[in-house]
Amino acid sequence: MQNKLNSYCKKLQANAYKITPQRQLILKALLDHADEHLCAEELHLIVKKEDPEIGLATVYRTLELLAGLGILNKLDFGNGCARYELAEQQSHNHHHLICVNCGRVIEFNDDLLESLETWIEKKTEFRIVDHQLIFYGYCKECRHNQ
Amino acid sequence: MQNKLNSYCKKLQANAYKITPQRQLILKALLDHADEHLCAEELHLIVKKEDPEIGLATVYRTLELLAGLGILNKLDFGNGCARYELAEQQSHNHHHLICVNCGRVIEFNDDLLESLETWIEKKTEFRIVDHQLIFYGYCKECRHNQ
DNA sequence: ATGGCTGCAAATAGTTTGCAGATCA
DNA sequence: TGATCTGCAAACTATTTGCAGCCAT
Repeated sequence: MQNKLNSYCKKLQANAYKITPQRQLILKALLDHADEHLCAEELHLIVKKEDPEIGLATVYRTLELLAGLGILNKLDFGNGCARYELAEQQSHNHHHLICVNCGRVIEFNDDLLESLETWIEKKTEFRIVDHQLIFYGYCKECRHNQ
Repeated sequence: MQNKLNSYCKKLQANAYKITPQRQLILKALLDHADEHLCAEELHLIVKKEDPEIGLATVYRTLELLAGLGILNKLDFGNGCARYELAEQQSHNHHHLICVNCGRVIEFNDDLLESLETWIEKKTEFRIVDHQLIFYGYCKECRHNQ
């Protein structure tokens, strides 16, 4: 927890960014909700509890900064807003199951895609640097409630 | 071409929707650019050449309607706008390679995902109804030009 | 003729930006 | 001290909606 926060701060300093209380609050909130895929507004609500003065624009700027440094992954689940997750916590091959009924996001890991990637790189001469795989469907709970 | 346009119109009528000149223009434009993944504004520019009076809101409403009928797939490549493709033209398992340099979108087909889907459905009791797989990277041309 | 459809303009939602002042290094 | 960072408000972009009139059926 604390050591992760520390390593993120080190990364900021290493890139000549300053460690401000706002940035620390945002990083702490991300660690506290590491399993949640928060969006900017949700994160803003959380950090405002600690510092009501903090502005939404600062949250947006910080998220963009952290994503640029590779600390965060920026995700798009098609709800019309960007969502974020801590990059280090995740393996490269983790994907998302999104319930189209309740919006719940379930994660799973898999390696099948790796062989698919090498096959594509050979076949199309396209150099893959990242991928996003999303499954839409109905989660266990929603299936039972219907 | 003409027969496809016709079958789309049939589908509209079958669902008690009216066949208006605007809707026909939009469908024709989609057929003319079947390989392009147009967004609403690009489509608007195209149809305005035929009918300068046509409004952007009509384009949005028609795209939503056609996607609802299953005539179009609504895609999200993370450029901040929704893109569309004719659904019938595509196999279920077709995916997109997006060049992060030039933005080019390349399509490819594959069936590996099917076995992945059945595995996930067993493992998580999540009922999958759709999926989206996107690879980000550098296309052949951009690799050569750099 | 009538209910759906259209164009327009205004509203909305998420995000970005300009700027004056505050603050970290 | 000085550049970076912040909060606020305004700007922006993609999309949606309300409404008065139009037009397929």
